[in-house]
Amino acid sequence: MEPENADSADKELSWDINDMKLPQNVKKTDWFQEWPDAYEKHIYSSDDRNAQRHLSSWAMRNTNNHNSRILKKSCLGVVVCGRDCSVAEGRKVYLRPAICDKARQKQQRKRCPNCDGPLKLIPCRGHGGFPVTNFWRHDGRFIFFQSKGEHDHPKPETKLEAEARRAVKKTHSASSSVSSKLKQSPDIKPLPGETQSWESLTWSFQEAVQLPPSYSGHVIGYTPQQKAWNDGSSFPESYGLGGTSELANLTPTLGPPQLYDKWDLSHSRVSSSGDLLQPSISGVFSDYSDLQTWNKNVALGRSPLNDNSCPSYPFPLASWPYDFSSSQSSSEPFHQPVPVEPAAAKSSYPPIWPNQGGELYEEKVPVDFNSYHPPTTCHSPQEDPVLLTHTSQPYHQYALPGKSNKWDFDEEMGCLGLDHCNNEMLLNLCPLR
DNA sequence: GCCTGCGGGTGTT
DNA sequence: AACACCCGCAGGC
Repeated sequence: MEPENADSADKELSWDINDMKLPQNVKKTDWFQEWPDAYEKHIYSSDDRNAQRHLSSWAMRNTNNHNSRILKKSCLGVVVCGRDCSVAEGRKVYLRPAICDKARQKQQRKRCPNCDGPLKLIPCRGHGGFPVTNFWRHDGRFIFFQSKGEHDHPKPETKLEAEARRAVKKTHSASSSVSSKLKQSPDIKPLPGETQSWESLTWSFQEAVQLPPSYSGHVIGYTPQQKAWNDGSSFPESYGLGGTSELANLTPTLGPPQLYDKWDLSHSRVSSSGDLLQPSISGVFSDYSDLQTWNKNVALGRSPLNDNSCPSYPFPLASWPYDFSSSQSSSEPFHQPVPVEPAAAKSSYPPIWPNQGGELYEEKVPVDFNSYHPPTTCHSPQEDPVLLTHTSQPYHQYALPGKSNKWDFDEEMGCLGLDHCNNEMLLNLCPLR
């Protein structure tokens, strides 16, 4: 799989998911995109298991479009702590909204694993005030994907992370039960925290992770169209590539491993119709692909030249040992321009919040982020125009949709890069034995 | 229990 | 007509 040249890429992008006939002369298919954002189109091989399953790391739920040929999904957003609590280093809680309506309602009744505060669903409003939608269509030997809208919220846990968290929680509950029965035995000593809740274990781990020396939060001022709410927890990394774990056995596989050897070369084109470029952006980036390229890199929190570096991570509750047999790849263009600080577009965008009626999103004004003051350790893109591109260290940054925006992010510090380097530490801390 | 896909149905624009 | 969204159902894990 090689990068497309521009001409063939353009040709293959000249389709819409609603077209009667979709191109069948596709020469190159895309690597599966874990975090499709913006107005992307991708053509996957019908053999791509992730595509077959219509997977996304965004929490997408099925939406009935009364068209059996085109599967439509809409984004559920992200579940955050209603108190906007932080753990060490300002990491935030970004849980994956349950897809099932009932499960989601149940989820919202639960408490923040960090501060026991209420959880709050931040709905996605990235598509004209409505959730971002993804469309899937199987046609011939290909699976066509099209996304509409740009996510205006942080990335939630991935599906596997959420599943792993449940599995761990379940396992821990069981082990706690067992350990309580066996606690008289001198041979079986619980690890520190083993008698605590699973959440506290997780947080203990999170807090135990040392930030890399170069860690710093970055405030990136630009519009939601340009936003990168958080890092890219791209599969091979966030799923524990390089780590080993018993926990991996608890997680389902997302796909075959055959693509992993290609991951760090990630040559998939990031395609876009480009026709929805906002005027406020156009003066900043020479074209949409530049913008998107930059977006992607920023979102991924890494340099395209060191894709195999540690990613940043949006406070995963379970950002560890995954079965990385998945073929997920956060494929990015290989040649990236050094991003230009798009601060000019920063304030031109209206506030996304308050919420306009998101499900179970009760507070009209979610969290007062206006009081946020960047930590002194955080330098702005103006200070560091290279942003994340010249470091292999995981860290995290956020966009500032606008000064008036309620998501005036303190989340910009909201992610600690948890990577496979830390997985073993987690494993050592994890009571699962 | 939850995810996923399907499809009937309703309300809005 | 297009779209968002609610709901229930069924299959699968």
